[in-house]
Amino acid sequence: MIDSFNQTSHQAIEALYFAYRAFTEQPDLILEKRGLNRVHHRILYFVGRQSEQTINELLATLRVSKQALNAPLRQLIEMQLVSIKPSTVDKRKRLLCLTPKGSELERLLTMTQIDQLNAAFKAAGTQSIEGWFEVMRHLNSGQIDA
Amino acid sequence: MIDSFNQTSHQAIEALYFAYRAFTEQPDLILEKRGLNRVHHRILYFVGRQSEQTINELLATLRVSKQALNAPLRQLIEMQLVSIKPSTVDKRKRLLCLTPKGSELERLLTMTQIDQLNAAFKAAGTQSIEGWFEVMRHLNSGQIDA
DNA sequence: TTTATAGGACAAGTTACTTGACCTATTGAT
DNA sequence: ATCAATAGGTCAAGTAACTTGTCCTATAAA
Repeated sequence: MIDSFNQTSHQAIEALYFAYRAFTEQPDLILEKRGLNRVHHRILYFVGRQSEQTINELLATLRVSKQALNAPLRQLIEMQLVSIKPSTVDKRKRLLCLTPKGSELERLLTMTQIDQLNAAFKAAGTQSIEGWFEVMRHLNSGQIDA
Repeated sequence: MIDSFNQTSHQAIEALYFAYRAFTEQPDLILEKRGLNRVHHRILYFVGRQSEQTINELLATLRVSKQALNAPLRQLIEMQLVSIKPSTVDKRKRLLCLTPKGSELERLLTMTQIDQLNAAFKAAGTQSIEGWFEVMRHLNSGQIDA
């Protein structure tokens, strides 16, 4: 039967859809209170992971247009959550860092996600975690990502 | 170290983010050619999973406002991809179904995702698949979903 | 008969995006 | 020294997708 063949895939599709939605729900609530949105979290997150990142690197990671990044990034800089300074080796490039306040907000946002993950990981057990990462790794290996 | 503690979580966060993005990329390309978007796929998908669904059931699953659903759903009905007919038991309720054309498009869209999943599942192996589902199940058990 | 439910539709405003163009610094190549 | 390429910033106009609020019809249930 085609349907029984696809049922596992449909479960997986729905699992991903609902998980992703649940995953962004909490941070989005926090962001909303400050007039920020998902893009702001992404900026904070990736700048947090790699400090002294250039604008172009961030654009490539997020795969958005320069204009789409401009407004939210400027907001974060004005709110003193992200700092920007010219590179000393190439003064055209501007390096992004989180300020202490930005780092604090990033942790607040991301920690809700880490908590969710850790709860699921703990409940599922070591072996399941390994399997989860193995599948995710293959799911992502088809692309060229940052 | 806090960072080494969080590293696994960060890997998981990024895995989910990139996987979800890769997951919607292909269908979105197909949708774009027909002037449709992600919401149209979601409608087609969930109506496909449960035929004779009411508008309110679909709203609850997608968690969007009535007004946000109205336009894309109407489009799909006008394009004869979704059929709508009053319930015989309660004539206020209108039941949604995929037309043959709608079913065909839904398969085309969803199949790209199933292919991606199957490739990852096959490469990862049975044990990893079970682990993946176990983690996803726990990740989703914190919520009340359709 | 009244109230609640299911759904449809319209208006006005907002947000987040798009493409396109144009601008300044700075760097690298000739 | 000059000129093209790169990194980045910004403005404009248009669009897509949403929001809240309101009002409407039909049907069902109390």
